[in-house]
Amino acid sequence: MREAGVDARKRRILQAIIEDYVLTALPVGSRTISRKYETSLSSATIRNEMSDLEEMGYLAQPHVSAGRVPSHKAYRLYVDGLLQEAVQPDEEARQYFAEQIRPMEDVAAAAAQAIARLTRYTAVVMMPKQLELRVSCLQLVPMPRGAALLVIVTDTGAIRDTVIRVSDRLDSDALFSISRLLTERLAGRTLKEVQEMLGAYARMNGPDARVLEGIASLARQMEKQSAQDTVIIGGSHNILNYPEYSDVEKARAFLSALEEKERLTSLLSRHDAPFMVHIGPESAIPDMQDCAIVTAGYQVGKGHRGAVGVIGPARMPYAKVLSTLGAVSRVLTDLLGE
Amino acid sequence: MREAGVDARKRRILQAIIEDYVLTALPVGSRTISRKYETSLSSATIRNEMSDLEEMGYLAQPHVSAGRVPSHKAYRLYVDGLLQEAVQPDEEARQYFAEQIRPMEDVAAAAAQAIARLTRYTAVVMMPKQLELRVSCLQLVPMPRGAALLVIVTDTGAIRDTVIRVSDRLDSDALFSISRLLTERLAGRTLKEVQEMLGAYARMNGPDARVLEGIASLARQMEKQSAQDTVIIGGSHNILNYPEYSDVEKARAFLSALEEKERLTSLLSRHDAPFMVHIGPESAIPDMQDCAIVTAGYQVGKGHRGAVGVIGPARMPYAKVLSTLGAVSRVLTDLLGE
DNA sequence: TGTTAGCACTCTCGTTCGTTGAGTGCTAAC
DNA sequence: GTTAGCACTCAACGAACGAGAGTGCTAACA
Repeated sequence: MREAGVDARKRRILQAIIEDYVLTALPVGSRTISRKYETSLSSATIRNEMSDLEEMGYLAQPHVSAGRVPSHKAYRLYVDGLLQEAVQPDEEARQYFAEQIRPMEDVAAAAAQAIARLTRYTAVVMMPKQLELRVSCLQLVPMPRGAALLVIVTDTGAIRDTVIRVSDRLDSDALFSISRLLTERLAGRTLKEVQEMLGAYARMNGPDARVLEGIASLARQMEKQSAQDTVIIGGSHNILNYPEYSDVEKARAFLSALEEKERLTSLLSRHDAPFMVHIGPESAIPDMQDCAIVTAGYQVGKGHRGAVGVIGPARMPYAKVLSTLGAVSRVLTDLLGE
Repeated sequence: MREAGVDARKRRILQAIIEDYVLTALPVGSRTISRKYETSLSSATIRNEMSDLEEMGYLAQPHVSAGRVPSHKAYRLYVDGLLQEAVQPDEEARQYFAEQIRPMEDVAAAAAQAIARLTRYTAVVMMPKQLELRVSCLQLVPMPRGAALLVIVTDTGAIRDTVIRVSDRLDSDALFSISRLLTERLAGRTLKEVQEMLGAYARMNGPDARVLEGIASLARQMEKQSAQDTVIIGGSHNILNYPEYSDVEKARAFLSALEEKERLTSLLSRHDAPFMVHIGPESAIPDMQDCAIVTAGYQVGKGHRGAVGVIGPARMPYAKVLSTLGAVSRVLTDLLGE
């Protein structure tokens, strides 16, 4: 029993099977391959090869008189081949973003929408955590009826705001003075330090306790949000477009799994290559055992890596998806990288 | 042929059928009613009554040997009965909101989430348009690298911001002076007026044209957004919980219909009663012919009415849903009404 | 006159049982 | 090593059929 590896011809046949299956979602028979892809070989020859490929674990048969379906292992081989080549970024995708300055959250949400539209899959965008976020500016904007909008801007350009109550004796000049004072004292400090310092001030400073409390609370919230990778999801119900999920129960399980973002976050946080592809059980997410998760990394700030990706059935046009993601990740790196 | 109206007994039977059907989603037979609801009557009697009710258009039979299913007309009668009584706001729902001051958009989004969770239906929240929005304050907050955050606050407390580029010679004091100047000139003006005035300034004022342009653009965007009713949707895929949508095609059609918000907006904009219920074709939304849309109005500011609601199969526990919506609308009126 | 028991009738649903057709594996010839 | 031929397997489809749920109708009863 010689049992050689996957020679060039087997590889071609396997690729043909995958490509046909990606299009049709139907088991592929030997005749189909012999007529549409390898016209110089007879169906019997293809059958022999397919039999070998099945033994090696690249193909599976739903039942004995059906054609073959690629296994996760087959997709893995196929995708590894694709990743060797340079991924060509998709030009259409590049042009999807208006060239406007927007805060990071908006950009990420826009990217998720764009990816979902372009690929017709569920899109995920991971924004990396930013530890040691430092306050760059802090300002109170007057609002009607004894309220004020508190805005905190960090050195990375992240913005967060909240409405707080203030004494209605404070006019806009007074609010500005407070803002200036606070910015002087707090600029350059990390969010953690800000919280500590405010604790100290609060004891001395009676009347404006509400303001200080508001800042502390916003700083706390901001730190909490930025201290962990966050995931944005777009086009979640694109999954219904695929026959793999024509069973409502499966679709529901998938959508529920999407809502528990921790699993996705931890998967995307380990993103250390330009592209990553998790096929089937590799993602270790139950209810997504028949899915592939394809992601591309992007750069935000110095050394922080985010990721954009799609989730869909393992039967996926990987080349197309990789090129779309490549384009989007490049745009994101341009917009957020500086 | 006497053919009287719906007497009290028919009404009771109809109600029993509806309530049983709401629970089980299965056609209801005469024996079920006679045993579970009207134990003093035999199934034969019930049968006669059901036959009458069918003739009057309140019941339908999927096929001759199945039980009866309530028609839209039946739900209508039932709901009209409910609306006569005072709707008791659901206490659980009241406690769902943290008592935090938040901008209107956040409150609306939170309400949508809450409603979706509480009812397990798709939730909609309509925020009414606000014409003649007047600027109350306008402020530039310094950001790193020659950018600034422009914040516009209106008299109603709406907040919108955008990042703009500014000359990096402008420090925080300079930005504040500009802010004060702009606020002095623009406070009290409508968004439309602001746009016009800025057009005039822009011609005189060379270097800071970018700032003025940024304001004009934000004002334009803000006006556009606030000049139309906007709808927020929550829990869109709750629909998959219901056997009526166990067919993926139907579910997809429903979800697509949800994305076209114009129809929903125009439906919710005509909200002139505390509660409204659109059953089946009454909503005039194709792909929601078998749905009911239940809404409760809430008050925002002086005279502006918003609405919160749910969308789900016509087979719906209307009393429960109305009471939940009643509670949420009351909370919203408290938070936004002032 | 309203209510009820009895009964024949109808129609869905689930099961069984061939039939069909796609696709395979194996063998023998090229 | 390749290919034609052929027997074989099994899902999918449809027809036939019995079971069961629920009805409408009739006739008896209060």
